[in-house]
This record gives sequence, structure tokens and C-alpha cells, in this order.
Amino acid sequence: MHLTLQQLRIFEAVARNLSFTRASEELYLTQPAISIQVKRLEENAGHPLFEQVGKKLFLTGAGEEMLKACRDVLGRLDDLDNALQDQHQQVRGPLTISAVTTSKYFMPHLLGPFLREYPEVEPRLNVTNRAKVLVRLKDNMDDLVIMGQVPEGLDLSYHPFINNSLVVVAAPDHPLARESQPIALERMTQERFLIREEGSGTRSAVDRLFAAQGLRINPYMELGSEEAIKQGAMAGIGVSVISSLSFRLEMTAGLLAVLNVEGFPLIRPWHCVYPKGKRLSRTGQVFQEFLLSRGAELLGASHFSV
Amino acid sequence: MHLTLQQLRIFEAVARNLSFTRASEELYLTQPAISIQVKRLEENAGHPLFEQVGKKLFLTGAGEEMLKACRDVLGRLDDLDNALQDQHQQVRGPLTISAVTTSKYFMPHLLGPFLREYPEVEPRLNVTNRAKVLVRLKDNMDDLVIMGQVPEGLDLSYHPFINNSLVVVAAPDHPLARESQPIALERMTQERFLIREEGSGTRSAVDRLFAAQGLRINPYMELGSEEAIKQGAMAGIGVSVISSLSFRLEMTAGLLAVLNVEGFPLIRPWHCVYPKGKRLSRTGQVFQEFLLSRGAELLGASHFSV
DNA sequence: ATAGAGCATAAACAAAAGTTAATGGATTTC
DNA sequence: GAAATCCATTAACTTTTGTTTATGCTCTAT
Repeated sequence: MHLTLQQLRIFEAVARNLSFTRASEELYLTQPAISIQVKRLEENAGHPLFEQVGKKLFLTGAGEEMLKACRDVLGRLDDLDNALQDQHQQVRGPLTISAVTTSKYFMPHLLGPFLREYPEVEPRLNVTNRAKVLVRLKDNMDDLVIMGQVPEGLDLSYHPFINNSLVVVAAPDHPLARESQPIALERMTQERFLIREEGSGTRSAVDRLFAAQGLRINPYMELGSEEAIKQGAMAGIGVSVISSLSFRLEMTAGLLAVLNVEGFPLIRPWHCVYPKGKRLSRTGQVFQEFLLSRGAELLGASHFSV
Repeated sequence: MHLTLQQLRIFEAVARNLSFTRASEELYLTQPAISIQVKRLEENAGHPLFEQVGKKLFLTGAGEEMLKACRDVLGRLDDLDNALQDQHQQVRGPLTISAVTTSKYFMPHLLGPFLREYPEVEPRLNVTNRAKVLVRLKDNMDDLVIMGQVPEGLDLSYHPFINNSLVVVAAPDHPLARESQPIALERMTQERFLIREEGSGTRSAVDRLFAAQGLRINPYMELGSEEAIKQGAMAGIGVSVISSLSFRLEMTAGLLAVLNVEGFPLIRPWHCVYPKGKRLSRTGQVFQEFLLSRGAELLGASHFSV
């Protein structure tokens, strides 16, 4: 036999009232029910917990120890109940997100308003390349993952929330920058392309677009970051395909030009993703709903819409 | 349905191992037993506690909360077990004693050696008059009570442990102080007696001794303390009956003489007493055994023996 | 001295807890 | 592709927990 939580509740009521009968009234049980439960608890403890002198009830030393433990345990379980209730109702606590590099241009514009609305959320945004994001996804290291292309072969739950427009950019003085007629894809194969590493979502999408017409781009230089690619395009080293989310400042400053190429802008949705086996926390669920319902609106431009 | 301690133990093992199967091996249960108990705990909590991604198990946020609470509760119950084990084996913690006034001359000589032997005991010795000691006894306010005459009409457990010798004392120049033949009780009725208040154990014993021969003492002055009585006897105001435990210094200094009176020394035992309904703590039991087995020896003189 | 109140015990019974055997689905490893 | 492994579910069963009714003992109050 072991002690049970019901025994602890009963013992605590008796100890607080110093009366079996009062405790039975409080707990809506009969007095023999109280008596037998206290007896069982005493057997389990190996000590008497009460002493009776005349008609008065007292706690023994062991009873004092038991009462302290009781209050600690029952109080801790109350706290647990409250914490679990919070998890149904409150939007608070940690929210861990991994996002593919390009999303660093827009994720803060989504996360900021969300955190203002839910100030008790503790965000952790990890922006890294796609390969690392995939590892974290497989290892269930995040609440949500923000990525364009969702990998196949994994059991995932994914929802598109905004559209990503990929465009071809070049230096403003590039010859094709003034071309008003759409530039054939075939023409573009003659251009030097500045590109990201193998495995990049953007790279895959562009390769597929050209492959559909039996073409392939001319990779001139592989660069490790979006910034390096922009700098190279601005310097006239070559052209590139990048997300329209990521170079607004450079456009406004007249440092980059968008080329009018057939098939562009290449619209790819951004997804929020998590493993199907995952039980998303309430905070994670609310953030996902927030992305789906208000992401496009917050980012403002119509080409962000799903 | 509520959660049970067994469910907490099972959940903690799964959470620590991150495996139902490992937990079942550790707890010598079947894997379906583990699975169903975790399921019941999740139902009770109203939240999933684990999420499974591929073959890997993870704790959810609610699971993390539950694990913290589990460790707290199970740890607290372990501490309780240890504290209760201590109460069987260790002699430590509070020991509250009330004692009638006269015992102040010998109780420290008993308590001192006991506390040296059991240094973790926390003693509380309350020395007061008999009436107050009786109130504390009835109200179960002490572990043990030290008194001479045990009251009737209460359901008490009492054990004699030393003898108290009551003798008649007078100033050294009192005429009867040089009398070598035993002094008849009748002769003493002509002496002025300095006495304690009504209800004093010593008073009762002396009254009974004289009443047995159809005599009664001549109360001259009622004094409120043992010290006052000794001072009065030394000053030649009258004679008194006091405990031989209480005037050693005055004897040695030649300030008081013991009269050789018929029927004296009047031997009365000292008892340690507690209500029969009381469950004496281990520390209280050990102290009582100490008094019974070594009290007389520690006080040295043969007339202390039971 | 008697009635009332409070706790202890026994017997009987219902409900809950706990477990196993059998089995199936999904994932990982070979 | 097959075997091994891990978790989920169902049905059946045992054990434990929990409670009530009936009753008795003891103590206190009147």
C-alpha cells in the first residue's frame, strides 16, 4: 500500500480542523471514511499522526511533518493546474522559430506587431540557411519553421501565408535594364548569374523555370549571402534572381534595376511548417493564425498576398 | 478522474528516458501499461505531454510543466519518507518538559548528561508551580511532565524514576537541632511551620502523615517559594518540611539543620507523566528510559534510588 | 446518571486503478 | 522489401482504493 492524494487531502482537512467529524462535513464524506483513510495513511507512514487526549485531537511530531509535506504537495499540484490552465488561455512564454535567410527582410515586420499584441511571448528567431533549417525541422527543435519550398519525404504540416516574388536584378546601367519588351529566357542564358549555394530554394526554383524550356542559367559566381549577391549585381559583375522583399532600399536609391524577364516575377509562397507529430503550443498556434490571417496585410504590398 | 502518484512516477520515468519502452523496463511494467497511464495523465491534464516526431519523443510545453511539478512532488515525498525514518531512529528535535518547582534542583543534573549524549535534541524545560503544571498536563502541552504526586481522575501514564526525601529543617541553633533521640510527631505540633500554598505536593504529604496519628501541624506562615521558606527557617522564624534535594548548599554552609523527627525522611517518588492518549515521540521515549534507568545513579546518593 | 458527541472497527459493496496479452500502425534499420 | 522496434489500442482481468451502514467505546456536558 502507498499513500494516495485523496489520503493527503483528507489528512490535511483533519489536521486543519483538528476534528474527524468537521473534516467529514467539509469533504462531504462520512466520519468512518475519514477515520479509515487516516488510519491507512498512518500505516503507510509507520507513525501515528494524531493523538487524542480526552476529546481533543493533537498532531504528533510525525503528523506535523506529514502536514508540511501535504501542504507542499497539494499546493504544488494546484500551481500545476494553474499553469496548465494558462496554457489553454494565455498566449505567453517561449516561441522558437527558425527561418530561411531571405525571410529576415520580412519576419521582423510580422513578429513585431505580434509581440506588441502579445507582450508576454518570449520569441527566439533563428535565421539561417536552408540546410540548417532543415536539420532543425527534422530534429523538432522549433515551434515553427518559416521557409519557401517545403521538402518532400517528411511528414510535415505546412501552410502558405505570404507570397514571395522573385525577380531578376542588374546594375541600373546594364544594357537590359532599359529594355521595355519582355526579355526571352533564352536571352538570359547568355548573362552571367550570381547565385546562392546548392540547396537554396531560390536556386531550385530558377533552375526549374529554365529547365521547363530546356535551358539552364550560366552560373558565374556562387556567393554565400544575399548581401554579397546584391553588392555584386550593383557592381555590374552579373545578374541575379533575388526576392523582391530584400532590396527595397537599393531600388529606392537607384542602385539596382529589375529586369523585365519572361516568366518573372516568379511567385513562390512562404510557408510556416512543423512536423505532423508535433503538438503545437497555444502560443505557436496563435502565431500561425496571425501569420495566415494578417501576414499579407502587414507587409502591405499586393504582391505579398496569397 | 484525477492524477495519481503512480502516474507521476511513470510519467517522470518516460520523460527522463524519452522512451516508453525504456521506462517500462526500468519500472518492470509492460509498455502498454506505460502508454495507458501516460494517456490518462494527459486526459487529466487536458494537454498532450509528449510529441512524437518519427521515432523520437519530445516533451511539449505542458509536459515540461508537468515534469517540473512531478520532480517537486516526488522529491518532497522522498524528503517526507526520510523525515519519518529519522523519527524512528534519530533522537533529535524538540523535547518539551514541564516540571514542578522543586525539581529545578535536580532536573538540570539529569537533562545535562542527556543532552550531552543526544546533542540534537532541542529541550524546553518549563519549571512552575503544581497548579500550572496540571493545566499543561490536561491540555497535552508537553511531551513529559515531572511531578511528585500524580493526580487522580485523569487518564495518565506515569513512571517513578527517583525518590524525593522530605525532611524537617530548622536553624542550627534551634533547641531541637541538638536532639539525638527521634522527636515525636506530637512534639512537632507545638512548632511553628513555614509552608507552601494549598495544593503543594509536599504540603499534602505532610498533612497526611500527621493526620494518620490524629495530629495536624501548626501553620504559622504561608510562603510562595522554596527560597523564601529556606530563608525563613535559617532566620529562626519556624521549621519547615522541604525536599532534601533543595538545600545542599545551606547544609554544607552550616546554615540549616535537619531535625531527627519520627516518620522522616518522608520518601515520595518523582514521576514522569503524560496523558495515556499521547503518542510519545521517540525523543520523549528515549528521555523517559534515560530517567528510569539512570536518574538515580546520576544524582548519586542512595536516598535518590527508587 | 444519562444523553450527546466524537472516533474506531467490521462488513459489504462499488468504483477506480493498474496490469497483461494480443494486435496493429508507423518508422527505422539492414 | 523485410525485419525489428516503438507506441497506441482493445479487451479482459486483478488489485486497490474508497465509501457507506451498522455499531460500539469513550469522554464530556448537563
